[in-house]
Amino acid sequence: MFSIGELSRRTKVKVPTIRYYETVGLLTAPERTEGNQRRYDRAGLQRLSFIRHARDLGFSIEAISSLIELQDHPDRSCQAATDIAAAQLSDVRAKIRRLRALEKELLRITKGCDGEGVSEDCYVLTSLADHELCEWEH
Amino acid sequence: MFSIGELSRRTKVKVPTIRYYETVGLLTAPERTEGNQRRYDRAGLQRLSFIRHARDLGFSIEAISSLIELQDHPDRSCQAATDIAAAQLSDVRAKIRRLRALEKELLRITKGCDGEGVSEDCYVLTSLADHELCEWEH
DNA sequence: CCTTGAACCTCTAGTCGCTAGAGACATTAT
DNA sequence: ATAATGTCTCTAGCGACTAGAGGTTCAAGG
Ligand SMILES: [Zn+2]
Ligand SMILES: [Zn+2]
Ligand SMILES: [Zn+2]
Ligand SMILES: [Zn+2]
Repeated sequence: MFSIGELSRRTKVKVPTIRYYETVGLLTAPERTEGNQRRYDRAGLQRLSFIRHARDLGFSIEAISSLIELQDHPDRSCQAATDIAAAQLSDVRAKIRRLRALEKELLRITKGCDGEGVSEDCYVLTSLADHELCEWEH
Repeated sequence: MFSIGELSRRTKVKVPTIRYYETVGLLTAPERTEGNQRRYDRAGLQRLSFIRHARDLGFSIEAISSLIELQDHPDRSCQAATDIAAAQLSDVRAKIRRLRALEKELLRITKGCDGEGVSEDCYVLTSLADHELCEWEH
């Protein structure tokens, strides 16, 4: 049986975050001591590790809820799980595409001024003021 | 003189967002009609376009505040502006690096299961439960 | 056994950048 | 003059936490 602090140390999830996961229903409420403190077992540890891992991979709380629900029913089809993962992948890819476009524009912008001049002539500021200078729509 | 709705149409910034920018000090409060409605001039339009453009490029409100401050003082050194842009660029790059790592793991995970099986044997769920299967730290 | 100090409890509010809604007032077009 | 649309302020909500206040419990040392 682990206290919340020990669980936190083992999973690297902060204590308030663990409590937060409980309030939003990601973690089921664990046993309590006489003095009302949470005590977790190995299952709780595993579940939190799962959550942590999924969060690290960018899954939303809602997605993780569904995944856990599925995990609790080993006989169900896993279609939903693969769907969620595929959606997450395409989400990540969309973000990458957007960020790469931003990177390009920002590179052009930062290259345009060495910071030695005066605000009035600054290419950074002019570029921001005038989207026409941009090579891409964003 | 534009009403807030017309400004919104021209800049593609939603009306409540314009008001929000005013409350947080990004936009200076414009003139009002007798009936207390906002009326913007060309300068207001330009300023909002600048903000919109910078937001599209991912700059934070705080960063944009500094940029605008600089823009209002054409004689100052633009060092701060280039610093902010450079910071934004490296921020974007860091995000891209992270997302690419995620993309790799997610690709591996999604490839591991076609969704035809049962939750118990699902590679998606097992991978999430066990970070050891991952190729990279995240 | 008792005291100390760390860890724990709940609750509220703040973060960021908006977005949505309620209920009232202003403007514009017919 | 009336109706439709636009605008006003204010409050609350989103996601996923994070921070702090003020109080209680636990575990270890004396
Ligand atoms: Zn410059
Ligand atoms: Zn642009
Ligand atoms: Zn599967
Ligand atoms: Zn992993």
